Amino acid sequence: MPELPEVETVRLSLAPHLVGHRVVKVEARRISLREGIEPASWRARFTGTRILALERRGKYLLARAERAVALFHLGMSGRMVLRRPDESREAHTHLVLRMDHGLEVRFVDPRRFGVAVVLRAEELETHPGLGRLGVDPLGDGMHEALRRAAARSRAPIRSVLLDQTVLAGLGNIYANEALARAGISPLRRARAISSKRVGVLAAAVRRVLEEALEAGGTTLRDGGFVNASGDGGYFSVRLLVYGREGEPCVGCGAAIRRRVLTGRSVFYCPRCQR
DNA sequence: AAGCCAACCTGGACGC
DNA sequence: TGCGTCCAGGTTGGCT
Repeated sequence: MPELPEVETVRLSLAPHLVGHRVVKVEARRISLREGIEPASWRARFTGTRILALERRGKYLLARAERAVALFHLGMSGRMVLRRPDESREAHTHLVLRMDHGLEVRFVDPRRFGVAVVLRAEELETHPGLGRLGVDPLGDGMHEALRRAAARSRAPIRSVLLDQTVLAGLGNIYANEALARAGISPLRRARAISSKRVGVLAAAVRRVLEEALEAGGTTLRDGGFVNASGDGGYFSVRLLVYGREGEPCVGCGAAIRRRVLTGRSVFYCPRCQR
């Protein structure tokens, strides 16, 4: 579900209800996510604490509190929603934080690929995954990071875009969309692409992420992604290739093609993308 | 040693 | 209605 624009959308919609507020009650179910929820440590470290900041690193969300830090990853199907306590809890609600303003922040994740752990601040940098993230594609240095990684890699360029140790936050939708906007085939070997075209790709990555963020993210027909208020984003209407197999390319009319590359779909226009 | 692949889960869409 | 198949926004660990 969630790539950088979706996670950032969640962060922005959640922040006003978290930052500066106190957690008055923690309800946590012991359940194995990618990293299991430990109810006892959640209660001990988070009950009564005040949230100081809500940050994003790649696709991770990080809630800094007075004595601990909560680390979240939404995996494929994770949501964080804000609800009144009397509103019914949807299936697969694994964690509920009751805030001092009376609303609940609920972490819901049917497929359980997500992460919801409490750490001490000094444990953050050694956290596997979080500690190895590459540069933020919306920040400085992303052109250079992508150029370096592409020049080194014999893999298809799509694999480089998905490598979180290079750019932190791209996923399959926006990797495909950036390649479409740059006119580059997802199958092309990274180091066979000229430095100039990699620069075009870097610009396309940034543009597509910014536009998606402005649209509040991408919600596919299954309605999987929602922000903290439960609303979907509307970037799906601007997708050029993702999920459009067989439909005409917006640029040239040729049928969009789908192939499976390292286990995941790539969508591209065989005429516009080389 | 980089890069492929299966595995981790549940649910929705689709065909019969 | 139901049942089987395929597919999914991510990451990891094991293999070659």
